[in-house]
Formats: sequence, structure tokens, C-alpha cells
Amino acid sequence: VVSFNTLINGYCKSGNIEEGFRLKKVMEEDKTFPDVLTYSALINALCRDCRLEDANRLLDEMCDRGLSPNNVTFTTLINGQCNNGRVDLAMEIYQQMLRKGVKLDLVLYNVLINGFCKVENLKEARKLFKEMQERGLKPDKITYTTLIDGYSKEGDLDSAFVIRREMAEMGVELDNVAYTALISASCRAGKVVDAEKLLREMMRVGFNPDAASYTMVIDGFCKKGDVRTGFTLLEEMQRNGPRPGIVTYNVLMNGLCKKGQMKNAKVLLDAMHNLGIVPD
RNA sequence: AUAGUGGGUCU
Repeated sequence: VVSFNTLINGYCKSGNIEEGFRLKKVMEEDKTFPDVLTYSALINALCRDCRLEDANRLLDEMCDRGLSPNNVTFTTLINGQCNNGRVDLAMEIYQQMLRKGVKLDLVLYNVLINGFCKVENLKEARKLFKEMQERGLKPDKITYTTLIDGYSKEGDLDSAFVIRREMAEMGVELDNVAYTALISASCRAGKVVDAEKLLREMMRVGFNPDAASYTMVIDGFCKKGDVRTGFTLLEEMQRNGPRPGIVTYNVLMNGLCKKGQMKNAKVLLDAMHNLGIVPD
């Protein structure tokens, strides 16, 4: 079973769901019957492919065969519903878990909180955040980052930074994802200078921001009309940072065009060609 | 030994 499960998961992750199902059939013919892990992996693949109906059918099938979905199986389905914008259905599954006495763990709460954050229902997200702690679960960096991003999308930058502080108080360290979320939040709120400070801080504490993080900040400056600073950051990237990507150049092009600096925009286009970047 | 969760950029 382990061999098959590993293979099935591998195929699913690389986007070949049908091969995953073919292997499941092979297992059945070999009398190596699929277990909860097999089903969970396939259900997850279907969910990521937005085939929730199929995922639910598979859940029914595993139940019919006498297998009990566990916390991972349920969380997988909940995540699928959340990513499909159906937090309501996700909560129904959660109620089902409560009724059946299925273990409620950290990942489950992270998934639910993320679901509510994505639909900008921070009230519910908060409620779950509190609930998980009442159940003795310690929020981890994913929980906090999820909330930071949730507040950011809701336009509440202050709350996002309150979370950052709480995180520090709880002894949970920021990682590069958390930093990027904060940078993104600051840019969205028009606080580009703060965003740049975060970028610097991130590097000071030993993380390597990638091109996307830089590009967000560059875009922030460009949108403020400060294309110069954008270019300064570009030079910095070219010197010692991550390779600027096509989007980085597009951001700067856009900045120049918005200012009517078409000559410079043209120069930049030529520069892109010289650097071997193919404009899209 | 195998399954579930967070940020990521322009138009």
C-alpha cells in the first residue's frame, strides 16, 4: 500500500490525476486495497482541480467500503470547499467532524481560518482563532500569516501589524512568507516606505527576498509616481539580489508610461532585449 | 516509509 500511495500521490502532485486513478484500479485488482491515505490523496487532487462533486463521490465510495475518513480527509475536503468559495459547506463538514468526534487539529483550524480570511470574514476567522486556543492548540506561523493576509486584504493594515506583534509575543518567528505578506500588506495600503523597510529588515535577519517581493515594492513606488526609486531597487537586484523577472520590468515600464515617459520606456524595452528578457 | 494548511508580484 505504501508503494502505491506514494506513487499515486506523486502522479497527483504532478498533475496526472488519471494515472493516479488507474493505479488505484491496479491496487484493487492486486487485492492491495486502497486505504484512507490513498483516498485522501486522490480527494485532495480532485479538490485542487475544482472537481468537488467527484471528491465527494470518492468520499462516499470510501465509506461504502468500510473506511472511515479521518481528520486529514475531512480537512482536505474543507480546504477544497474553501478554495471554491464555499465556506458555508466547509463549516458543514466541520460540524460533521464535531458530531463524529474526529480529532480537531492545527491544520484544520488553519484551513478554516484561511477560508474565512479569503472571503474577508475576519470576525469568524477570529472566532476560530480563539476557539482553537481554547482547545489547547497553539497557533503557528501559518495561522498568524493567514490572519495577517486576511486583515491586509480587508484593508485593515493596523490589525495586520497587531497580529505581527502578537506573534512576536507568543514567540513565533516571522519567516519569509510572513515577511512577504507584510510587505504586500503595506504596499496595498500605499505604505511603500514601510514596505521597503520590511524588505531591508527581512534581509538583515537573514532571509533572501525573491524577485516577487522586490517587485511588489518597486510597483509600490511606481504607483506613487516615484519611478526613480523603483529603478534604484532594480539596480540593487541586478547587483546583489534575485534576478529581476519579466514582471519586474513590466512594472517599471508601466510606471514610465503612466508618467508619459515614453522615450525611457522604449529604452527600457531595448535594455530588456539586451538582457535576454523576452517581453510578453 | 506514503495523504491535508499560509504570502508572491505588472497589464
